[in-house]
Amino acid sequence: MSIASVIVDVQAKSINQTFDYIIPERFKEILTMGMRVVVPFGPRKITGFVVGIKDTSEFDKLKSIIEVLDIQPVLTKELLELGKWVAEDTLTMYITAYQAMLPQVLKAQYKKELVRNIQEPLADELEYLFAGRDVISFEEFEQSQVPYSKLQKAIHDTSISIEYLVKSKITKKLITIIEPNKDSYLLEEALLDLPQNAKKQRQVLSFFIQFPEQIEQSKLFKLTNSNRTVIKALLEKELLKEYKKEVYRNPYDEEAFERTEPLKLTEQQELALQPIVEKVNQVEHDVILVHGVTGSGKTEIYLQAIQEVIKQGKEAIVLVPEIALTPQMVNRFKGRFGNQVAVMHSALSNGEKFDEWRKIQAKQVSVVVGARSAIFAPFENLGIIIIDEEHETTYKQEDQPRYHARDIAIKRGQYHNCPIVLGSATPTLESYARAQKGVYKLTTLDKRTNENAMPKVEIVDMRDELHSGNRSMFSMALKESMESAMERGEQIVLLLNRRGYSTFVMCRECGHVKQCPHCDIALTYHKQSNHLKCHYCSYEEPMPMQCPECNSDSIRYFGTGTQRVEESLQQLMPHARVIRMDVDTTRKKGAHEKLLKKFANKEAEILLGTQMIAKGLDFANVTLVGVLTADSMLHLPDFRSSEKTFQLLTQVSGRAGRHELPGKVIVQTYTPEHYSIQLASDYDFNQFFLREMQIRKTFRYPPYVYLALITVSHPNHLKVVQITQRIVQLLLKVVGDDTVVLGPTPSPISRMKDRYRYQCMIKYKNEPNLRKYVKKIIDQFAEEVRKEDILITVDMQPYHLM
DNA sequence: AGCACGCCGACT
DNA sequence: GTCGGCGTGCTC
Repeated sequence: MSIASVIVDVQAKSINQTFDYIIPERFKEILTMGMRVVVPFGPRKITGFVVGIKDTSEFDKLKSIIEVLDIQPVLTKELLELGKWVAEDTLTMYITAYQAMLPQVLKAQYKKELVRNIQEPLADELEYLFAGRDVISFEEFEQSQVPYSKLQKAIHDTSISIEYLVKSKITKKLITIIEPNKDSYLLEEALLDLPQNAKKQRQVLSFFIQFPEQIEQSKLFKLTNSNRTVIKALLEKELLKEYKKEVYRNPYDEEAFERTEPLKLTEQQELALQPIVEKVNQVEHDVILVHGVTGSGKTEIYLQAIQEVIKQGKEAIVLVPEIALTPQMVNRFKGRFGNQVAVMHSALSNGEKFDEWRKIQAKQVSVVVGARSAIFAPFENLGIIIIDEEHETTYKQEDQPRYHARDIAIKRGQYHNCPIVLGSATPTLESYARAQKGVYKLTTLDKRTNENAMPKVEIVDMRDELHSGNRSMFSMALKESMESAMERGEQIVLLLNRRGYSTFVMCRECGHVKQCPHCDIALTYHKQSNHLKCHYCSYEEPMPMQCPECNSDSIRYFGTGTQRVEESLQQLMPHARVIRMDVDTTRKKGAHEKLLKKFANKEAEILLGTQMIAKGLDFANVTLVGVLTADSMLHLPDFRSSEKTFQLLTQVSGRAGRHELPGKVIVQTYTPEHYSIQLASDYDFNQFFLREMQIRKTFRYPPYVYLALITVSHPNHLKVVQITQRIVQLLLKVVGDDTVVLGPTPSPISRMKDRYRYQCMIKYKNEPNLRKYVKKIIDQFAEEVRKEDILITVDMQPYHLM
């Protein structure tokens, strides 16, 4: 076993294969699959992952591995296999898939340096550039005016050589530990010798006489009210000594976690937990969909299922949508499982992410709670994977590799023979349909744990408001409800559904929204041409001057921002204190939590925000939820827009009346008759499911078909259309009869960064070789792609059709 | 992708 | 001759 197969760190299609290297004698013992190595690649040095070890190679001019970067493999056997599958399934390169599974800091950085080999004088310019140094960075040369040929010559006659370096990004956090350097009695003697004016030094010394143990420098500062200069003086006198110790960064260091005990489950919870525990005990893979209304206590079920898993010495992954990863959520897990829990999400620094990852790798934790990428946690003995808020679109990665965490979870569940739990109050149609077909197991929780009914939802028709002369964005009903809630000292959550503003066209008079006659999708307004277009089938019509339904001329396109709402809210209710939460006010690290804490402390009556306030918030004092524009998402050029609207309304309604006080929800809309608004107000998921499934069936959308999306972009409009057209034609030649290939169609964002974007959508039911076909066709364009700056991306399971 | 090499035209 | 600009082909 002397040859290693390596996937090298080069993102190019032609390099997407293994390269063989000789394993030098000194590495033979230590090198295993899944480790990172440094290898020579052409003239340079790069890193790569060892994916196989073997005796022979087809290739006869092998080079040797230069260095082994890991003591322990960073990718387990399972993850190596999984990465291969991800790459092939999503049509991305192996290296991209592997890198996506690991924390950023394990990705190497590369550097080029120029090294002077002789002491004899170089050419004048080079001599000047080196300025007496033996090594300079390559950038320095590039920034200088020295011609490349001068360097070439020097390299040729070996007076200068290029050194290729692989630099690790890993920085381990070090803390300083201080300890006494002498026995206590000697310190006491020294104390007497210290000058009287060295007050602080005496204080520190007395501290160590009393507690002759090592201590963290930062703690010492606090306890003795000293600082570095004081310690330095004592170090110089050799009374104390210091050393650096490597520690894990702990982002949750300061917070105390109150330990919690398992709660008594309701009958429904018990029934939901039972099949999960059964699968855990039987070591059997299955997918269990827990459909539970908001407040039905899903998290407690997760916690108790995990407890069972831990009892068996196994591990658990819990995925939570990014925005729900609030301290509130983390506390629930840490509170139950203490330091058994690692947390992974994007707000952590790269160093913190790495440390959390190391805890998992070192088997110091058995639970990881995290966002999408936590699905790749390097556990080797998984007992359960839980995906909370299963319907959330953030589980789909939108850049390469374009994977869906749910698919990865199922793949890992099959490998480990463990159950996958999908939890949601509003499951995706895909999952719910599978549950109905018996592919997934379904459990339903239709009661809240506190036995409270779901808050009553009142739909307000904003067209009526307009008629009665109210042009503001707050209906009379909402205004009154807000006032009375404030009088009672209760709090209010206001949701502004800002997604997709300004693109759809609606009549303010009758609420009519222009739809595509072929696609059941709202038409998108194009300002440049003053036309309405469908992004799915290329249908187009001029922007109407009058509403085709009611002939009124109040037809226009829509859009409002949070800031403007806040202003008019202040005008309407001058004494209300408002906290605004949107991308702008939560950009800074920790701002999100700070604002929520302020609201929890009742420093404001109203919390105004976008989508991010719809999830997981639990404030006892909130009794009113207002949705300002329920329809703004409804008319996005997206076949999932009704589903998303239903989900959002249901989620946000669940924020009211979670505790003793009864809740109320007011939904403002221009389309009160729309089924997703009607059914959300009745909390009728089943009816919604049936209605929406019917529509998906008629228009051939998931879950009745699968989708694949190929997007082509290039600065030249014509070029993009032509290439896309050719792709469509090539596809049509190979796919089956009941597969639909649509396009070329402009992408919903039809021009980005001066590049035109067109797409081809494939709708298919049974096309086992589709990936092969697509790959083959895309590869045919490889040369054009290289020469002409064309970009072709493929999403085998698109969520956003951008 | 990133690099070397080689060919070519333009300029001192 | 010297310099810089591409086009091509290779990387175990």
